[in-house]
Amino acid sequence: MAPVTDRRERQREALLEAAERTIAAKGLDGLKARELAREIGCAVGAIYNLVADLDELILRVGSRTLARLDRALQEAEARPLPGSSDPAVEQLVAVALAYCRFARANLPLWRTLFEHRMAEGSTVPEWALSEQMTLFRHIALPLASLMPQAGSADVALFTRTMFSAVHGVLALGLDEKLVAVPVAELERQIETLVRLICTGLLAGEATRARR
Amino acid sequence: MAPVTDRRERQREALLEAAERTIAAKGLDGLKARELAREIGCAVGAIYNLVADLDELILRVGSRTLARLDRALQEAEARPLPGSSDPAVEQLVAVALAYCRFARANLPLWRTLFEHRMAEGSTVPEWALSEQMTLFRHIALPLASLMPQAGSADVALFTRTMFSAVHGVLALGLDEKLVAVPVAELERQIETLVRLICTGLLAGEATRARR
DNA sequence: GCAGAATTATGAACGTTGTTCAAAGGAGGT
DNA sequence: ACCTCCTTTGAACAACGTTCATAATTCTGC
Repeated sequence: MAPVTDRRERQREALLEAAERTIAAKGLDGLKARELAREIGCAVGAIYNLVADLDELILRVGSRTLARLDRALQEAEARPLPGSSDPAVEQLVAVALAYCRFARANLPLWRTLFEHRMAEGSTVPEWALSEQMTLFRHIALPLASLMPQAGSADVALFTRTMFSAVHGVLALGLDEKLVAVPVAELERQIETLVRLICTGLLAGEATRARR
Repeated sequence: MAPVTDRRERQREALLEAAERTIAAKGLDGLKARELAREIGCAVGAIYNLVADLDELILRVGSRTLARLDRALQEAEARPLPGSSDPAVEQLVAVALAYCRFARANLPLWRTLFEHRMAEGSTVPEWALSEQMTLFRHIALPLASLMPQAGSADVALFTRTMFSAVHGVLALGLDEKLVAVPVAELERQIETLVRLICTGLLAGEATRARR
């Protein structure tokens, strides 16, 4: 086979892993072209043969993070807590808490998913969007059972809303921007939030049904 | 009085306004020391007599933005929609929608409030924290009436949660990161979210009261 | 095997950053 | 007028992502 292409692929992999390690250790701002080159043993310029620019590299790291997140959520979904109420509610709570734990355990990598802004003009690649949709199914499926009379478009919209709400609580809670919140309390708040929304949904259904 | 100190103050003000204009027009990344200097008519170095570094400048701009946001929320709070349900619920909805509209009308300045990370090591100044607390009262007051049997610490915690949830929906919705959402739909989603949480709170109260 | 073509690696160089600093300038007091 | 102190200046610095002429390497056709 072509040993050069092979080598390139192996170097690209090494670059990806070096980038992932660096971000995990020092955050997105700690990612420098020269340091990456030193780490994988090549000249700075060579990086731009493996990758168009650092943005592409960051996007690829994000893709890996998203894949790991997907596995974490899948596990949570498969192992629903023996809850007292609707199993769909318990599943949503389990997924939300799994998201919370993943974010905390992978803080800089997780932040990179959202902090990173595309360079002016260029757009988010299509595969990144499809990865998002994959993630959302962990929420959309149980949610649909809590919104029996809603159309699939409404479920999709509210899936996004629900994710964003939980994400917001997590993102601001893990910042030091606002006053710090202990992690245990953060998980409790997220669980409370999810349960409240579910209660609201069920009550709303009941209300509408009663009419 | 000392005309030199006066002049300094006037220049500092000019710097602030130039920075605000620039961020509003070109985003936080468009803020450059050299351009600011040109705009207020001084040498680059002079900026560092008016301000410790660009971080301080950004923080000061943020303070102004926060003050305007406070006024916007105050207006919304004072003019509660003639709602069909609990007036506290209507007030929360009104504040959330006002927040939504402010964010949209001041997009880059609003983003700056959250995008900006403090330089490693330095901490958020105390006055910035107290400004946050001021904002939260718009949520905490109506919320307290929906959580009659909760302690003030619980109300404070959930105030933060509620703000973060709405903020999350807005922040992710105004990004192009996830698939774009039309603004009208975004407002509807936020209103739905707030109402659902309120319904959940009231239903929970009822549940607990019934026990 | 090997010469010529094509591709890839190299690191100095470029253009931008934020920030600093020696030198020049100007205000206030005696 | 002079000295002192503070301010202003813009060249200089360090660090950054990215590029590019040049050198090294690999591939290709014989």
